[in-house]
Amino acid sequence: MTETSSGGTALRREPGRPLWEQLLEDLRLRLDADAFTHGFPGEHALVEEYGVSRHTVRQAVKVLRDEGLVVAGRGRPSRQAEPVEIAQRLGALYSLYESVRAMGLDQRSVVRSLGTRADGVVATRLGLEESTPLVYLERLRYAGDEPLALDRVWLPHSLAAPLLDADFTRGALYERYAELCGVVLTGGGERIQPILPTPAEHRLLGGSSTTAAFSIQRLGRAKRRPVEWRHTLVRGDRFALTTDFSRKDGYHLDLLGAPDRTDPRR
Amino acid sequence: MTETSSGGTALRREPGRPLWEQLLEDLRLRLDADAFTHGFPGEHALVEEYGVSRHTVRQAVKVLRDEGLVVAGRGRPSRQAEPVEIAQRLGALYSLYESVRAMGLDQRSVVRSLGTRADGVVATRLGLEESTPLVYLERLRYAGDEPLALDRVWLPHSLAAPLLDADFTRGALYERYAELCGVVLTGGGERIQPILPTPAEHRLLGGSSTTAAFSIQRLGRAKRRPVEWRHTLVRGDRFALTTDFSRKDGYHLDLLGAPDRTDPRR
DNA sequence: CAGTGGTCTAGACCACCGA
DNA sequence: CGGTGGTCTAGACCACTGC
Repeated sequence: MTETSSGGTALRREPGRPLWEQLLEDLRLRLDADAFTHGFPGEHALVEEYGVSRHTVRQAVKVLRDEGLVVAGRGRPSRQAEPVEIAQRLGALYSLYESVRAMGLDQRSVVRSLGTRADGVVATRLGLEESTPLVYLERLRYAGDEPLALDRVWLPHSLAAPLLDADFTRGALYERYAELCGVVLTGGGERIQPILPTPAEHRLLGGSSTTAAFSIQRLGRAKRRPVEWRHTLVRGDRFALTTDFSRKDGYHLDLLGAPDRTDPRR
Repeated sequence: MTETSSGGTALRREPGRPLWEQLLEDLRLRLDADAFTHGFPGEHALVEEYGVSRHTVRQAVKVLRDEGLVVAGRGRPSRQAEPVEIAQRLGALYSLYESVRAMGLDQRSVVRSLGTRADGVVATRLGLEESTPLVYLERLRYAGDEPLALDRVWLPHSLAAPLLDADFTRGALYERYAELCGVVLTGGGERIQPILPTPAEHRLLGGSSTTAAFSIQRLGRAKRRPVEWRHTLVRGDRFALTTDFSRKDGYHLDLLGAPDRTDPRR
């Protein structure tokens, strides 16, 4: 058993370490290696391939499905999910985009800067040499006629050079990053802090000089490799992170309807 | 089968509707009716009581555990979770408390105000008449020797009067609210915005006059009824909301180790 | 020690989907 | 139709907890 062709590593039955965990780990490795471009194996196939019971297979695959890496449904064979959706659908930036869209407002950007530069600090955050050239994109995002956010993105020049001629007045950096450069986000993280924008930033964003802002710093990864550093400033007087304890979907960055600072929903 | 004493409704085997879903529904009814105050039944007990397989039982119970309504662990019998924990375990305030605890710092508060007052705006948010008397508690929370947060709470006087003599220098408003008043939070919501504290608030919290803060507004409910309005200011230079896209547990309010403003984790 | 939940097996039938 | 995932059974052994 456990001896098959396709590429699954043999599972050693150690006590203390669940079998399904080893199976999960192995599947992750194969996903990272793009071994399933022609379709993710079915559950019965995995049962045979690894020589474990179906229950064990389902326990491992469930984790991947919960993470959105694999999609499956009754009747249809399992497929590997498009990685784009994963990273794009997460984080405060996406919920910002979504909440504005939900209000029916037009979203566009004014490109304030697009070019190549070196930045030692950002390069280090991306795990690159300090002198590594980076593509820098600075946009002021609007919803309707109002400025919403100041968005600054640094990308490795070696990957993102084709973006230097692209048009960014209408959203979706990630789409172009994928189309033109073949870079697809699969992970990363965010950090949000409250800050007081500089006078220059205040002039761009609008609002009074004592209006604070969300500072959202985001590191994007493609296959564990950092491919994006982003620093976005969002007006604090028109947006809020909200959550309802009875649901479990965490915080959303929502556009505030009326100019009040009152009630958590429901 | 399926005929037992304790109170479980018989499960009808309809096709199309999963058995575990019916079981879950029945368990929820019994939870709502406080039928498990002397301990939640073990899995094997449920197998016998409902006449289904253990797998089916686990599938139903898993949902309750994910929701935090039931706690279980290897070796120990299952217990119904204290409802307090549910609401307390959620939201930025709890993750603030947890992250400070994780750093091994002592958490205490200085009570700046505790008394009865009327506040039309807050009363309205609590769904009360404007003139309704409220218990007002204002505390400055410390971690170690550093001020962390300024915490202001309004509670309906009709419920919270016994708290007027309580000692709040050491955390856990909710514990006392439950002990002394029989009020246990079961739901609610939060809203987080970045703000610039007033000079008076700055003096309390410390930090420079241009340091922004998280403004956390929280409405707490017990059985749908609003029982708490809270407004907390958290220093923005020492805390951040962070998340990792590869996990799904949403944002956490974390104490920043070093005074840097750099990388989203991993 | 006995009882708990965690893991795992080897089956089975079904609802659903695409060809 | 055949193959998929969804559900369910009736067992089993183990690790851990508390007495």
